[in-house]
Formats: sequence, C-alpha cells, structure tokens
Amino acid sequence: MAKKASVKDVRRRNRALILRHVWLHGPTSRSEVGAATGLSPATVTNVMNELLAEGAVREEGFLDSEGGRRRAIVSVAHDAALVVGADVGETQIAVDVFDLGLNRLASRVYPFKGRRIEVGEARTAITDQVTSMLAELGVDGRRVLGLGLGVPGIVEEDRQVVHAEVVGWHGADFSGFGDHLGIPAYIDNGAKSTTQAEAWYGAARDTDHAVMVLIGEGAGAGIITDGRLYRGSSSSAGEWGHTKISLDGPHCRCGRAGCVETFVGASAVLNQWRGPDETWLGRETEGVDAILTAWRDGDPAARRAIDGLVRHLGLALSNLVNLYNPEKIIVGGWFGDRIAAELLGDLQAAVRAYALDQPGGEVVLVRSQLGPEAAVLGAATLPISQFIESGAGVDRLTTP
Amino acid sequence: MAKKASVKDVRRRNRALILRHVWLHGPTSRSEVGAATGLSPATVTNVMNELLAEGAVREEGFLDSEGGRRRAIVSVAHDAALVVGADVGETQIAVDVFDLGLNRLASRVYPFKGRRIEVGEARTAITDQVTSMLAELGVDGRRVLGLGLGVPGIVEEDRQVVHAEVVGWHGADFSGFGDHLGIPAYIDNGAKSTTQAEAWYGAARDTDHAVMVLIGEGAGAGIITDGRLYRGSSSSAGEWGHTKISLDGPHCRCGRAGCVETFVGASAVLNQWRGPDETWLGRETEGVDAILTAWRDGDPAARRAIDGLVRHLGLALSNLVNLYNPEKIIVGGWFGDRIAAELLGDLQAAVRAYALDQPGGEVVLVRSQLGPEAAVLGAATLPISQFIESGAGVDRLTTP
DNA sequence: GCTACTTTTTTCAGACTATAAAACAATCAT
DNA sequence: ATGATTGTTTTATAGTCTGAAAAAAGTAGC
Repeated sequence: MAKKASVKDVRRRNRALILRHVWLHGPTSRSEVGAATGLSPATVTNVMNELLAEGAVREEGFLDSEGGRRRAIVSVAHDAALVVGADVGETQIAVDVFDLGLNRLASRVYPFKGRRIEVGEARTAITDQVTSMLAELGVDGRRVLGLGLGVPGIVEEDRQVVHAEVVGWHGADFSGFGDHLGIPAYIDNGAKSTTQAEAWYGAARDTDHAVMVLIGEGAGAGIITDGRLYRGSSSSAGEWGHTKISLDGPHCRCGRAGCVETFVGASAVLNQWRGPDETWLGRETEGVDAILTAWRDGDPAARRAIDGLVRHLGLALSNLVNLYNPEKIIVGGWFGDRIAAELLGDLQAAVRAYALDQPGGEVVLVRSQLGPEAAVLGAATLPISQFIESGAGVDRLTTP
Repeated sequence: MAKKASVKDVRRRNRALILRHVWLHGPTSRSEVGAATGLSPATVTNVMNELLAEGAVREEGFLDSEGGRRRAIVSVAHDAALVVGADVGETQIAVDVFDLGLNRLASRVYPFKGRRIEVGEARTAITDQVTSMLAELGVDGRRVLGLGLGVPGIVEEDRQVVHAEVVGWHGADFSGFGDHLGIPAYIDNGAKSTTQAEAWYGAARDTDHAVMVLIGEGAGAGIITDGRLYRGSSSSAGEWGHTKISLDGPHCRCGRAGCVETFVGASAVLNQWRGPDETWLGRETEGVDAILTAWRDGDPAARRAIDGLVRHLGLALSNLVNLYNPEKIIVGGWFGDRIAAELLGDLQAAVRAYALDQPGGEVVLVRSQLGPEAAVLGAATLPISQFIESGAGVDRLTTP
C-alpha cells in the first residue's frame, strides 16, 4: 500500500523533478526549471546549488539577455560518470558505454545468430566486454554510475530473476550481477527499457500515455502511464507477445497456441507467404525484403500474408488500446519498423476498426524514431532513471 | 508528468494514510495506526486530533489493557454525514443511501428490464429517487458527502462524459450532475467501482494487485494495482469485454466481432447451447439455471457449451494475467458468480494452461464475496474514496 | 556616462512538517 | 504500595517550501 511521507521526501521528490528536467529538457536555465516544475525560484536556486556542489549538473555560460539579467545555463555534467547499457537481443548481445549525456563512447557486439544463448554465456560475455571496454577507455569501474541490462522475458524486479520461456531461461538468476565489476547493475525486460528510451528521446517524448510494441521474431510491449513505465506487480505487465487472439492458432515457441507472436512475428508472416516448408532461419531480413517487394508487385500470396498481418496486428493492438487507452502507439523492433514504414496507414485504420470508438478514435500510430539503437540506449537509461528518481543521492560522481 | 511537492502535501498524504486505516481497518487505536502506517506516535496524535476536531473520526471507549494504559478506540464517525450510491446496471438502476460506515439506510430500485434506458431518463430517475429518499429520511442535501454513480462504458474522468456504445450512450454528458441537488457527484465505470468495493470489503481485501471481472450479459473488468484502482489515461483501462480473442467470431452489440463478451456473456453461452433461434430475452437467469442443470446431468450440448465457455474465458483471463500479473482474479457479476460457484477449478486450470508460467503459476481465482450488493456499494465508495484521498478537507461533516 | 527599467537569481524571515526524546497517564503484577 | 509496562501527549529540533525583499546583471533612452 501507500507509504508514509515526511519532509525529506519532499526534497527528494523535488530534486528528482528538477534533475529530470535538466536531463530531458536541458541545457536550460533556473527560471525555466521553475516555470516547468512549478517550484518557486528560491527552491530552484537552493536545490540547484546542491546539485552543482555534488557534481550532478554544471553551469556553462549564459543565454543572451531578454532585457534583463542573463540566464545562466545549467546542464548535465556529462563527464561526471559513465553508464553502461547492455541488451540481450534475438541474435546478439550489444554493449555500449556512454557518458551521462548518453553520448556513445564505445560499442561492442557479441553475436549468436541462429542459436539460443545460455544464461551463463550471456553473463560471461557481458562481463568480459564491459571489463575490456573500460580498460580500453582507461576508466575505473568506480566511475561507472551503473550497468543497465535489457533481457527478454519477465524480470522479477526485487529478486532480479528472469523468466524467458521462449529462449529457455527459467528462473535465471541475475542477482549479484555487476558485484565483482564493482558496478551497480539494474535489469529489466528489453521491451520496457527500449520503450523508456523512446519515451525520453524518441517518438514518445512528452507523451504521458503511450504503448510501444517491438516486433521481430517475437513481440513485446512497453507501457507508459503518466509519463512513466508501467510495471505491474512483478514487472510482467505488458507481456503482450503471448496474449492470445485465437483459441487454436499456430503453435508458439512458448508451448501454447494462438499467441500474438505467432501471427505478427517475422517468420510467422514469412511462413504464411511461402508455407512452412521453406525455412528462413538466419535470413529473416532478406525474407522480409522479399515479401515486401512481392507485395508491392501485387503477388497474390504476399498480399494475403500482408493482409493477414495487418488484420491480426490491428486486432492485437486494438486490445492494448481498449485496455490502456494510450495517446500513441509506437511501432518498433526490426520487423515492426519495416512494417511501419510501409503499412502505418493501414494499421491505423485496422486499429480504429477493431478498438472501441472512444479510445480508438484518439490513438495515433507512429514509427519508432531511435531504430535499432533504442535497445542499448534504453538499457543505459536504467541506471540513469534510478539515479534521477532517487534524487541523485550517489557518491559515484567525480566532483570537479 | 509528476507534480511538485511541498510540506503541505506531506500532511495531506499522512492524513489520508491515517484516515484510510481507520476506515478500512477500524475501529482501531492510535498505537495500531502508528504501527500500520509507520508514522511516529507524535504525528498520529497530532493528525488524529485534527480529524477528531473536524468530526471525521470519533473516540468511543477503550480497549482492554494489555499490561499498560488502555488504548482509546477511534472509529469512523458514522453519522457525521451520508453518502449515496447509484448503479446503472443492465436491467435496473439501484440507488442506496448509506451512512459513513456504509450501513444501508434506504434502498430503491428503478427497473427497465428488456429495454435500453436513455441518458435523460437515467438522470431523472436517479435525481427523483435521491430527492424522495432524502425527504423520507428527513435529511438535507448538505448533509450528504457525495453521490457516487456507477455507469456502463468508458467514463472520461475530468469531463464527466460517458461513452457506452453497447447501450447507445455516445458522449453522454454528466457534468453538473448533482448540482441542483446540492450534492457533489462522482462518476465512474460500474465495473471499476464494483471492484473498489471488493477491494475494500470483499475478496480483494489487502491485496495489492488484483483483477476483478464482472460477467453478466456483457463483461467488464476492474484492475487494482498497488492497492489502488488503475484507470489509465482517461479511465478506459480495463475495457476487457471488448478486447478480441478472435478475428471472425460472433457479432457483438458494439458492432464488431470476436469480443470477449460474445463468448462469455450469459446469452452468448445460452445461444451456444440451444442455438440462436431460441430467445432468452428477459429470462436469462432461468436459462442459466437450466443449462447448468443440463450440464450436471451430462447433456452433450450443455457440455459443449460450458466447455467452450471455460476455454474462452480461461483464455481471455490469461490475457489479463499476462498483461497485469495479478495475485488474484475475482470472478463476479450475476452470471460470473454462478459460473464461479460451479467451475472455479476448471477455470483456474484453463488460466494456468493459457498464461505464461510465471504470472500464471502465481494467480489464484476466487469468487466475489459481496455479490449483487457490490455494485451500489462500490458506487458509494467513490465519494468516500475522494474524501479520504483528499485528506478529508471537507466541511460537510456535522461537527458534534 | 548616467538613470530608469527589466529580468534573473539570491537572501531571509515565516509557516508547516515529522520526529526523537522526555514527560505524562493509566494499568498490571507482585 | 511500588515498579514495570504500555499508550498518549508535550516539547524541542531540524528540515522543507514560499513570498517578499534585495541583489545582480543586463538593456534602453537620453
């Protein structure tokens, strides 16, 4: 239930409010922060002085005068620390190192195309990459604010345990991960962290209520409510890919039938087109190029397959619309992005047709803005999000 | 986005915290409130004195000593004000008057079985009933804390506009309702307010994450997250009855096809049994008795129909499990209650089979506890909920 | 260069909060 | 009776935001 409040919570919350504004809308000025947050100038000054002293933000230069005293520019102290983002995708693990302004300083990829990856291998691969990248950059682990990890499946938030039936992870334990690197680790479902990235820097900027769907081989979703990621009781909220839209549809890799994935996933659509005999393993992207070309050329089988995709995806999205009533749906993922490029209008029409009038009439479909980068970027937002929401009470910043 | 905080918010929140505990777990004592909320004894005393002075709570007697000073009993000041709950159901409007302890003081029903009710008629009926009930009780409107209204369809919270396609209400305007009665009116979707009642007094007591489904002719749902009703961007969250589990299922009264309602609603199941030629209009409850009897007697057609119901409902519920990961699912509504009485085990098994292992393995299905009373009771919780969450800053209480 | 005005930022006093510690109150056990 | 125990209130203190006043740093006109 709800927790008690004390005066200290007020400061923590207002610190977070101010810090978030500097982070997402900065560089900015004190007066603008005051206007945006509703806090009095006195409080803004007060809090900002704390943040400056702690090295979380920095003053750099002035804005031109508007007839009076110049506004001092405050921005994130980019180089006060580093963050690491790692994303366990469908075919590779990507690890990037960023500064606090989320500028990419280093990037590595660990591919495992065409096979499953075990938990142990994933842990080792990430640890090795981070170690060597930091060594290359000549940086100590203590200068890293945190390591964000995006993984498939359901993440139990407190226990750091991952359940990803479709890749064979049953209760995979990630607790203590990052300990021997000396870096605090944060873990979340990849679709959720990717959604966070689009919410901060992409198509869902300044949107209070949005749903992002990520479609590749599988399908995932992230839900933004009141400007924040909605997690539900144990972070399983949004396991949309395995909600069912048919009692007896195609067989799914989760062991059940009728899942959304089996209708809108890339190879599902390819199989609809050319039948289950032709295997697309390892060359799904070519396949998708091919079907889209065939579709444009009027190939009847491709038409049928794409038409079926639009209808099933429209229906599956309309369920999210009825249940969450978002202002926007962002379509992403490598396959989702290609579909959106060609079919956004058709999809929008299908969603309108299937959803109830009121929520359906208000929702707008858009294509993801950040593309493939969003996943790693999103993972890196995990430590930063934690940093901001906690009110930045961390001593990992190098005070100048 | 998030709002700024000030010291006054601290008080408001802690007042709400204390008041909620007295309301839901009272009668109680100051020390117990302190233990439950985590607040210091000093703060509890301080806040409690305010609430006593304002007439929101009352001291009545003492608990037996446990080896030291006796604990003073504090409880809700039952007769400090009244609340009215009104529920627009599928066949009738029910209006009840309660005291603040939610003891029923008067009750009225306005039936409209077998036809639709217009918005204007509903408004008039409710107004008339409330007026005459208050007159009968000899109470002035100013002594009423508020009027809670549960309606079908989607309620836009701020604008007080209702969209209920299935009963023909398109943008029905309820703003200003209650004004000429001199009573503040609060309106919400009936499934949501009913869920609130079960969360406060019924099967979802002390449960942080629960989903309640209400099944009658149609189907609705209410979602409890972190102990509170989840509303989404404009209160449409939980429009489960018109999510779709088939592309080309039976025709729905909302004008589309494949809706959950068309598989699990009462007459849908009856039609499955005896075919669409036999009409059950006006005698659905008899029909349900009949099919359940036939099912127990082993009638093959009844078996098929009930079996289909279990599978479709299990699937539809599993989608909610995957999306919200509740600890409990409460099955209610007049038809849902009968199904639950007979088939809860089968339903639970079906949900487990269709949902992902992790969320599915944890969820428990239970039958609603409050029965048909829940709807009106839930409507009455709307003003009370508002009263509590606002920190009880209202001058409608008769100070003794 | 000087003055008047504007805009931004800081300082300061005031009003509220929660809390820890101490005091007070009321009861029980011996 | 007396001391221990439990519940409640009082008191002193530290932390919070805010409005008003002050200060800082410009611009514009002359």
